[in-house]
Amino acid sequence: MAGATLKLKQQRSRDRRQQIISAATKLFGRKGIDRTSLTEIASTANVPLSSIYDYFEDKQALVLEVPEENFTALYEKTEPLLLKGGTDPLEQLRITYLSNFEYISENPGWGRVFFLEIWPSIAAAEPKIRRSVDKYGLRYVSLIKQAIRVGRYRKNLDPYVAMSLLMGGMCQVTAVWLLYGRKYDLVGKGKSLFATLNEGFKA
Amino acid sequence: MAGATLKLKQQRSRDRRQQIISAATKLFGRKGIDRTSLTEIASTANVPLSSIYDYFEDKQALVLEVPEENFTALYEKTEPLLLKGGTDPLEQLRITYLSNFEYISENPGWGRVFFLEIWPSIAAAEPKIRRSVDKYGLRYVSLIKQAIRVGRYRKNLDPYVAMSLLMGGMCQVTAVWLLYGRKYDLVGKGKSLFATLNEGFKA
Amino acid sequence: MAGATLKLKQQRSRDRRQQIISAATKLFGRKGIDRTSLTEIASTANVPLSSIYDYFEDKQALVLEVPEENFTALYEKTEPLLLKGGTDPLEQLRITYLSNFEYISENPGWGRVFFLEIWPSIAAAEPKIRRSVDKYGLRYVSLIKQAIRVGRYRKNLDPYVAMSLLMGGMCQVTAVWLLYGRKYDLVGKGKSLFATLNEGFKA
Amino acid sequence: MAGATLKLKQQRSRDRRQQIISAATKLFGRKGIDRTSLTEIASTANVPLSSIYDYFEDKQALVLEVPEENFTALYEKTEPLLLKGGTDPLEQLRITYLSNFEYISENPGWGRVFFLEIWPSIAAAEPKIRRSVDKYGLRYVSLIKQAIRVGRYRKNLDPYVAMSLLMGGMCQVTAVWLLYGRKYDLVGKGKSLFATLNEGFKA
DNA sequence: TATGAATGAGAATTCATTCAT
DNA sequence: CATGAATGAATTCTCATTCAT
Repeated sequence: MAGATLKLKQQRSRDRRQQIISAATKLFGRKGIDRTSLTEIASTANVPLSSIYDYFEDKQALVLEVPEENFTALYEKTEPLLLKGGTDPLEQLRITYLSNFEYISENPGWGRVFFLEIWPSIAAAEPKIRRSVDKYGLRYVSLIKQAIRVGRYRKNLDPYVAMSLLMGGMCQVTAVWLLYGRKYDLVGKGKSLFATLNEGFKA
Repeated sequence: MAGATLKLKQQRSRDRRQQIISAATKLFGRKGIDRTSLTEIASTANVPLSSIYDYFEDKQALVLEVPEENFTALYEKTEPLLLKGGTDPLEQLRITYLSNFEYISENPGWGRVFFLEIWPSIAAAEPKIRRSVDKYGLRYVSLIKQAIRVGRYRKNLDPYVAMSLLMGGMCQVTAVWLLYGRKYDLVGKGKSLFATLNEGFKA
Repeated sequence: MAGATLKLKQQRSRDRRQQIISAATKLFGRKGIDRTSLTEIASTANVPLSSIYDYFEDKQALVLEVPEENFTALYEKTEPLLLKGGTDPLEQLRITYLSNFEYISENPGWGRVFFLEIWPSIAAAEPKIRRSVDKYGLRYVSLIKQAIRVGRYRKNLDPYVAMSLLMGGMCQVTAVWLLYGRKYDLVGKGKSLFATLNEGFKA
Repeated sequence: MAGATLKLKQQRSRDRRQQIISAATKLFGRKGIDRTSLTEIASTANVPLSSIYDYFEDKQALVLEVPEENFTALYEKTEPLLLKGGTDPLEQLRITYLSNFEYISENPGWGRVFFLEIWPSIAAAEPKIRRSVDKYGLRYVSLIKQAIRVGRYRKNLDPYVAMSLLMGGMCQVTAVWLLYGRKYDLVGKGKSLFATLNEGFKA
């Protein structure tokens, strides 16, 4: 009995927390972190302003929570695709890359937050965010190294340069896509990018 | 007499304007646009706060002036190099790209403002900025098209995708360079990027 | 059975109440009443925040409880000493005065609350506190009157002025002692004060 | 011309500053420092809230300014009396002491701030305040020492204890006077205190 | 009686912008 | 043109208190 009530309460808590993060993601993406006030987030999330402080220490803590949440979701989206995709490192790289474009397509708010706010901003200097980002980048580096080792990519390819091109291309194309009002197929652009880079990387 | 006084005044005016833009560039780069107050800019520029309004409509107008100024300086840096560099489109592309890295190396403040503040921010949607950026991007597109036409780059290369990779790579590498404290040679990284991409673009 | 349970509960109640008052005394002394939140008191007392409201009407009520508690303890400390001390009014005055200094020495938290927080604050105007303080002051007045009556203190001594000097001196010396980090022997200072005043009061 | 305007402006500035300090003194005395909000001070001083920040760094700075201001006024009141009062240290002590009671009589707000808020509070630990207070206390100590040297006060009198009794008595009596609604003559009480102590201190 | 969660009413502080001179 | 002074509107954060269970 008590257990059921507790669960219910916990559920409600999680929901509110989620609502706040969603609202923050949306608004940060739309107007930038510094231009988004907690008042706005609260009213978008349909939660009293002061309740935000029940879930997050302060604004900064909320900001840091946003990428964490979304990275988790992105991983959850990518993982099953990778399992089905076989062991070819090029294929794995392709899947990882394109599933990222797909995630952004489906969550343009997050794309904006990440590529226009978090990643290039001072916030990225924050250890918590840096860890997520680095971990994310390392996936690419590791797949590229594999591809080099098995002779699919040329020996003299610098894996960090290669990763920078993948990430930078994605960032650039996403930013333009967002700025121009998402009028075209982002995943298609992603495929083009991958094809071009893949070509340049090959042995 | 009056004419001389007028000129003197105009000179002083230009100087102050310049001082304000410099101060803004420096501070925006250091702490972000939103976290920099006009009061701070004024005191850094050694100009009374309210005088800023003699030169700029409002804060936003000043923000938009910063990239304009620096793009002009970048062009002035690149132009003479291009004239000396012959007519080979690949060479011209290379010169343009690397001179950009050099400019950032020498003006990290500006790099920070542009790549971490202006470009990723909503400001990039501002027509004034968009025009500068687009104009800049078109230089690349046009050189890439030339290279395709003369058979140096492969026929099926999408010039916009190619440009996105050049710009995106630069953005990415610069951002990391700035975030990690500018510990290594940025121009060298630029050379690596260019070499890798150039390889992938070739016929 | 039920009776035993009830008693147990009542015991627990009293304990919690006590814990809350202790925590409040400590924190009020350390940071001041207004700067101490009920949340802090609750967590220091290891009691849920809202349980405080089971024992006290509101924060003000809790504040008023603190001196009450400590006055009781002070009386309990002084009483037996007085019984042993004989009937000489000067001796009784001396014992009462010094046992107060001793109590403060041993409970600097309470000293701080009372002499730096409650007494000087508007709270002293609160009837509840006033009553304790006045009752306390009256002890002195009555002993001083006795001393005058039996010819130990001079006839023209105003007992209220005398009491003010005793209390004021204690307040002053205690405040300085607390502010300067309790670096010296407070009871010793109390003895000096008493000696000086006693001298001045004598017939 | 410009000079006249400047003076006018400076005058206005000083007036506003003064208004703010007056309002603060009054309110701090009436409700305590922590319970007085800047909003209230602003509206009492008839000044927009944000203008307070044109004159004081923050609330704390304003708090610290209050005793400074009033000590200056107290000195200005006492000084001429001392000059007229001759060189007898006992007489000087008497004048200093009583002029303080007079100042409080005339500025009960300040009395409250000082004796119920600043002096016994944590604020007194603030170096800025401590300096004023110590400087003030040292006047007494120095006069007492003189009196001992010239044989008016007994050799074995501890000047610090004596000073504590003077200050403590004043604090006590003032506090009670304030708490009981200033119904009687404070300066008269001061005279009683002084007479009693003086008697006790004599050789 | 006990309590986790929620919240309304402020609090201090900042800052772009205006205006009188 | 220049500028010191002024200010309204917002922002983040705190906290005593309530309430459903």
